[in-house]
Amino acid sequence: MTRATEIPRPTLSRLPIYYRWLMRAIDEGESVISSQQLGELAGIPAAQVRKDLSHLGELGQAGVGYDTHKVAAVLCDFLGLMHEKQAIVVGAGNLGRALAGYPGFERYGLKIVALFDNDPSKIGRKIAGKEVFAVKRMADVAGRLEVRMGIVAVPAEQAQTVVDQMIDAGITVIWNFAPTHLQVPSSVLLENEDLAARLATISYYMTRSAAREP
Amino acid sequence: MTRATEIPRPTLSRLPIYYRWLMRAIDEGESVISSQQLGELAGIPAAQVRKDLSHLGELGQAGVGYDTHKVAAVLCDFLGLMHEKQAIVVGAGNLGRALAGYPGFERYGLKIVALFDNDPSKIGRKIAGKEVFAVKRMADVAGRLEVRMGIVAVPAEQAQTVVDQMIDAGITVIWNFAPTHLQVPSSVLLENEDLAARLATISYYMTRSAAREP
DNA sequence: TAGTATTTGTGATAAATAGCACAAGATTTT
DNA sequence: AAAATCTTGTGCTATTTATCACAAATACTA
Repeated sequence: MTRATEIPRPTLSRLPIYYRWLMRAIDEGESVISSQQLGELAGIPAAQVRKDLSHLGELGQAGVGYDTHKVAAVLCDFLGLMHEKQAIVVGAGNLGRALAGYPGFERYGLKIVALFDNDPSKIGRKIAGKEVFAVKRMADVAGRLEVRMGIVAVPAEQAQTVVDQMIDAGITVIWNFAPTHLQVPSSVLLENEDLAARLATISYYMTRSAAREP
Repeated sequence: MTRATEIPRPTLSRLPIYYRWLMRAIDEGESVISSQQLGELAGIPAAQVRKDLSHLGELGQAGVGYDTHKVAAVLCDFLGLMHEKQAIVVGAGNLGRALAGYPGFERYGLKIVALFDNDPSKIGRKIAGKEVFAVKRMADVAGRLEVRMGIVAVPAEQAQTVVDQMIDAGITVIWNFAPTHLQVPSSVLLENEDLAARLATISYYMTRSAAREP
């Protein structure tokens, strides 16, 4: 009995990349792919690819490679991509709009069902086909639609308030784009996407490489 | 002589977070902060805070804490945040617009000077105060403005082409939001921001936690 | 002043992650 | 059918990162 021990975080973050390249390989009619090939496409060493995939079971065949359809199906199942996941976006500014219209999400089973904002000029309008509601209606709307996921796209100052409201509305998974640290109960999954912080690290490298070149 | 060995990646990614909270502490008139306090704000263990900051020198004072202004200044310098960094955004869709108007960037010294797109209906318009040019004018415009950084906000299929053009235009730092693996010469710094992949890992946790709850 | 409470910086240890290298399975070639 | 070539899965090792725990420095208290 292979006790399915917790999968390493870095492995988990690479799985979607494998999945994407497998889908492309399938589109091109490939039925088999080696860890070497997949690794080259994804920019990841072959040994790493094999070790990552080995967490999902013995998917490959020595001397042959991996069956693209089989591995894609396992990944799809493992990552839960076929389940439709409803989400709301709070904050209908530029970022909120971009997220609401991001085409990559639907392919991964994420459906943004509504946006929320406090700006009266935005309420009632539609963005990417989704209606914008007043923030105070969050519990009502999100509760009725049984939304589990909330995307925070408001300024840092308002983020904690919004998150508290999300939790009241029954949301258990929060994807935070506001550049701040949020307090949530341990039962809530919080993932932070901090673009400004990311930029700052890039700035570090830019400064260094500028120093190297004349 | 303390040979400044390469700073660990994870440490580097936490520094901007410290910086942000230090700025807030300064705004509130705090002149000293302990690793304990800073850690609580940032959601990072105090020992980690101390070890991270120790890479920048002996900034604190035992029994006292860290001088907020001093550490903020060191971080600002170390991360190169005071240098103005010019950047272009290629792709004037929702994401490109969101990035062009993202308020967090200017505070970190990033100035988006122009956008590029192939859609004639977008060319010549202004987005967040910045003009949209035809993609073929990239080398011309970016070269003249001495832009070093390019932000890729086009669909995956077009990303490699765009990146090649960026490199021709003299760009050496590329921040890629397209969900694909890009080929660049080793002299170019490439940072990937893969929202769809991020979503897929969140999907994994959503599926798992759904199974736990009735 | 002596004692207590804080707090840093870091050596040492632990944990997590990556990379190597090879036995064993599969296919192709001669 | 034997040899050569691929390719996987994984035990082992190396590297990276996080955590612990404590000496040394400072501040506060009585």
